[in-house]
Amino acid sequence: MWWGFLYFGGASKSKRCRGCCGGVKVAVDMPQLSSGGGDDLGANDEMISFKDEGEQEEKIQENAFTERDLADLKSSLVNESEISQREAVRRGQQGEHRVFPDKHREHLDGVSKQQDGGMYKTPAYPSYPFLMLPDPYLPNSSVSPSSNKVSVVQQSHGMHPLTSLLPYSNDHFSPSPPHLPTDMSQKTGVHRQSQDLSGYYSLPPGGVGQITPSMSWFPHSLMLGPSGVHPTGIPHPAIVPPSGKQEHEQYDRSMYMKPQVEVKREKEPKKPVIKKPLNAFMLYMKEMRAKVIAECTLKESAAINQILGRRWHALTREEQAKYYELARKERQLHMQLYPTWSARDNYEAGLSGVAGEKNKADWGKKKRRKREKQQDSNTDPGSPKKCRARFGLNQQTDWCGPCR
DNA sequence: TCTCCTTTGAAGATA
DNA sequence: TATCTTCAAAGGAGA
Repeated sequence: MWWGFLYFGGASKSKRCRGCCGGVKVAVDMPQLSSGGGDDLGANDEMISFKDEGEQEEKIQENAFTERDLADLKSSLVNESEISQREAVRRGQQGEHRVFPDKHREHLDGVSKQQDGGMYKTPAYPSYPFLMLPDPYLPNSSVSPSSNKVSVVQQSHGMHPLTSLLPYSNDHFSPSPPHLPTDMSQKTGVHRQSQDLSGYYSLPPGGVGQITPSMSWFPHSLMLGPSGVHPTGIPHPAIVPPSGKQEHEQYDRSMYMKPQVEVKREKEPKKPVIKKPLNAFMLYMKEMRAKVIAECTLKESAAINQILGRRWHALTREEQAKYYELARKERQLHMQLYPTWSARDNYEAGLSGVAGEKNKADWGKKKRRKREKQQDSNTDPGSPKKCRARFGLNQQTDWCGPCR
């Protein structure tokens, strides 16, 4: 059972009171195996969440145990290697952009070896986008500069749907880049396991030393210019300009070649932003969004995401496990390629430098606004409160009306 | 043009 | 340590 090796990335620490609070987050203890199953808050949370969701309810009820099990699994199967990698990296961060200790590299090598010979020996998801030759390199496939929507639809062409999931994927590369090994341009769907993990990543200058030898098949991508753009002009999909959303369509060679209108902006040095790796649900969303849009003729992402959230919970543990595994790999790869990156970097993305002052102010405003909003909702007697977090499940009599 | 909405999960911040 | 907050994607809606 391949998923027996899965790492589920640790326990989620907060949940939303979806059923009654309209998205207000409430604290939930993720059930732990060690708890002996006594703490069912997480499971209850799920049950509550879908109580009013009609047709889904039955299925959710049926899946209650499996979801609980999954949550247990997620929280308990901690991949120590991943954690230790991060910690090792963190410990070594004092000297940024330095060559990492051999020990760390050995560790990463160990990870790769483990992947090659261990859990990835029989890959649960052979078509994981990092691990295979993307279809765009095939004659009949197109590197669609368009968004993932298209590529998701393309899944019927023999490409695994998840091939298109990752933002660091082929979307941003020209067909058959000349620097790609020839075999990569010819082997259809041949995944190269973890040794190819870096195929769609680039390394920051300081990260070059950490890349495992096995990942060196795509050496060009390991050299990033100061703006995060590969010297060849191929931008890195995980690196985006500090402002604005990541627009995959714009990841072509002219990504940073601004039109004249933006000459003024260009004067301000922009620090490239390395995006967070996608979590399991995000990967799932990327895959299923197009399907939901087609089925429901919905366009609003908020509504679509609600549907996707329900469907996510309706998935079987095995189905979810696929995405957890993908997310785990992505985190791992991200960590290897950006060892000095921290999620915190994006809390105040682009705040450094001259252009950062405005962003800093904006970020402060945004934060303040959010806080105020929350305060408003708390002071408003009619608004939903975080009753569950405040009083707990056992004291629902103390909950306010909406939460109850 | 910018922000919000809406979802889950991961990770950092805070109490 | 527990809880809270932010950010990942997406794109329409509204300010």
